[in-house]
Amino acid sequence: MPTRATIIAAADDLFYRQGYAATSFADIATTVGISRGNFYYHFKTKDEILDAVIAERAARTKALLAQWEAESTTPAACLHRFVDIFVVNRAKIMRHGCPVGTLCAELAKLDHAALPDAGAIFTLFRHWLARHLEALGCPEPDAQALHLLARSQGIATLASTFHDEAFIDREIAQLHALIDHIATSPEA
Amino acid sequence: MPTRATIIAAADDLFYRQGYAATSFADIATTVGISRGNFYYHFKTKDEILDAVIAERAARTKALLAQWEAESTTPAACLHRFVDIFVVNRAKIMRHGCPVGTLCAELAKLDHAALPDAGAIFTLFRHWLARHLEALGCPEPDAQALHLLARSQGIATLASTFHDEAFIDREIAQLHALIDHIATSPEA
DNA sequence: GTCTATAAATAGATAGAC
DNA sequence: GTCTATCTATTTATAGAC
Repeated sequence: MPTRATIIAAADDLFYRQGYAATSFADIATTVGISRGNFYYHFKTKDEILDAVIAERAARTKALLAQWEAESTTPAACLHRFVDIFVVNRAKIMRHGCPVGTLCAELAKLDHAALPDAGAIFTLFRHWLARHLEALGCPEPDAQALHLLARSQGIATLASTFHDEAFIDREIAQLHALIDHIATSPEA
Repeated sequence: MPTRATIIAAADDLFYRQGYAATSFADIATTVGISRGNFYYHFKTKDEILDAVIAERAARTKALLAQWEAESTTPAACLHRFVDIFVVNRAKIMRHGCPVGTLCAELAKLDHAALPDAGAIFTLFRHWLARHLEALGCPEPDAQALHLLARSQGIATLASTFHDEAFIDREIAQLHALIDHIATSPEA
């Protein structure tokens, strides 16, 4: 892997696990195994790395959503697949929260110029969810998409605070039931 | 106000608005209008201030919950009062998220020893909500309390990312409706 | 592209005068 | 209790050799 991509991958991981403010250039350089001097050849400022990390995450999200869609046979199956994030990434979410939600929360506090770009990753999920909700006949697909996103964020936040597996199981079951309900009687 | 209390108040506000990692001793000292040297007379480490801030927030939370309870005539009214946080603190939440949720999220990432103490503020809400849900005859008061907390956290996270007032209004209305539904048919 | 060396600024922390 | 002065480590950033 070229150095630039390695740096982005390391920064991506460290920003997720430690947060943006708490991660220094030295942290990243040490993780990658290069000198700080070399580091500055690739990225001049911390903001530049952040932009690259956000772009990388957005690209991965697009690919993931396309994959979910390709592997699902119905709109409802797509929505269930979204909820299954908590099954696949449970351990990470319990330790570090949602990568998108925690980054946006931090950037909002820092009044950081990159907040809209980070929020755009949420928007990818939002539009993807809304598209499948609309396919189900949901009368307010965008509002319902935001609702599902909010529910997921709430679960992630409490999961990383309390580490309560039973709570996560209950909430996931509720989200699956909600999706089933929408699929069955979408006009409700 | 004594200097110590002034420092705690300033740190409380800065931790909320900027985050813990992004706030330096110099930031706090400048805000209070004292020298860094004086600062260290009152607090030896950053962790000590954090502990004091968390203790202060916990005390304020207890007082707030007691006040809500004193001003409400029914358990349902108490629960509605909780949801009204979003009416009272809407502007702040849209800019900086929930003070409890964002602090816990950051401390979880930092693997910080104070995470349980910060989480205990969530627990104050949790037990308070569960008590009033139980009074309504809710069969799983603690699970329902966590559910309400999670819903609130999700709203706060998306609110600080998207700044979408209509979204907040919809979600608040849903929470009020949910509480009404529990109050009307608690066994459901 | 990568390194070492180094600079300048900031952060956390202490000592001692007043 | 508060200040100035000082110290050390870290962080961000640059210059120049290889």
